[in-house]
Amino acid sequence: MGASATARPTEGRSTGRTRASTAEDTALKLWVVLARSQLAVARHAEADVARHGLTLAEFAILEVLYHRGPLLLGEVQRKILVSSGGVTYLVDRLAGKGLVERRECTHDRRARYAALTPAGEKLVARIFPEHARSIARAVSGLSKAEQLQATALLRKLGISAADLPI
Amino acid sequence: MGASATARPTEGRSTGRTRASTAEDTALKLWVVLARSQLAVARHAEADVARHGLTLAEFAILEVLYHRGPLLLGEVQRKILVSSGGVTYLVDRLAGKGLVERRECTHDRRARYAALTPAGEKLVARIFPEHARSIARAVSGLSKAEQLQATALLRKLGISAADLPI
DNA sequence: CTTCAATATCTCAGTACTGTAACTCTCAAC
DNA sequence: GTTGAGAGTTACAGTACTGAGATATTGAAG
Repeated sequence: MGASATARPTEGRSTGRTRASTAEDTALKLWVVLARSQLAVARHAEADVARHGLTLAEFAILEVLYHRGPLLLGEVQRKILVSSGGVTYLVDRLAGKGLVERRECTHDRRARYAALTPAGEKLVARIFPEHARSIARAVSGLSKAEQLQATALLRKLGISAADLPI
Repeated sequence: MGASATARPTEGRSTGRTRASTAEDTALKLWVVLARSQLAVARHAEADVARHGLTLAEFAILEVLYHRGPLLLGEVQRKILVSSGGVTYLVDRLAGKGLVERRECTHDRRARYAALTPAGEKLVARIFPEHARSIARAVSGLSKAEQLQATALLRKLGISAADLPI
């Protein structure tokens, strides 16, 4: 989480009343508001799925299986961005709730599918629309045009940051 | 985490080749890219502070104390957005490393300050510039103008989402 | 066939927190 | 002075993961 507004290095010419901010200043401010806004929206999303006894990661698995159909566990992992151990843990929990089941992969016996059970399918069909409305409310401080603009910028940012080696 | 692109409800007139997306579609896409881009940048920030044996939350405390001076624990909590228990835990850890110390508040004996020790001050002075460069690199996929634009949008989003009751 | 690097999943100890409840202290009202 | 609501901090149990290593399987090369 976030650096707050930073101390200004006193370098540079004081050419005018305001000083141009450095590349680092600009970047840090972006990072702070990115983290804060993500957290603020996440709290709404979490509260919504928590009403059904789910975490955001669990819901993300249900949702991706609902919209894409059965997926290999490794594919699920890449879609929802958790660790390999995390997928095992989450699918175990969802299986324990009767919402997801593992299926064998006939072509590769190392691999296994995760798939929604009928109960899981029914649950997602019921709660997904509510969840979508809840998210829409959480981001309603931005107009639709602003949301589209923010989406374009964040998509570009996310792709480039993910591509940079750590 | 993130909903993927959603199944389209087949309602509405098919007036043209492309259909206008619903408010929920737009919101969900924003939420997905917000979560993903935050995670992607956070991985860089985490890796940077991990080189010094710190978590992001620990670093955030060091940084805020460095730039604002001693702060009441409750103020720290509000700045870095963790739970009250989290502040106690984090300050305990930083105190164990000799970077932060608690000080009594003479005016209110319920409250206590957190303040950097000389060692903590020295550490932040050393690693903060590196950290800033590391963040600048992580967000360098966006031009400076785009970063400023994204910052303005996310600030607005964060404030409105935080103000909405959960 | 054998070997072996690569891939897919699982196991499990460890971590960084959160949330609830308890404790201490303050301050305003009576 | 006493009472009580409430603020500030802490203790502790619980949670949702991560990361490293173990296990199983594949497929390509020799």
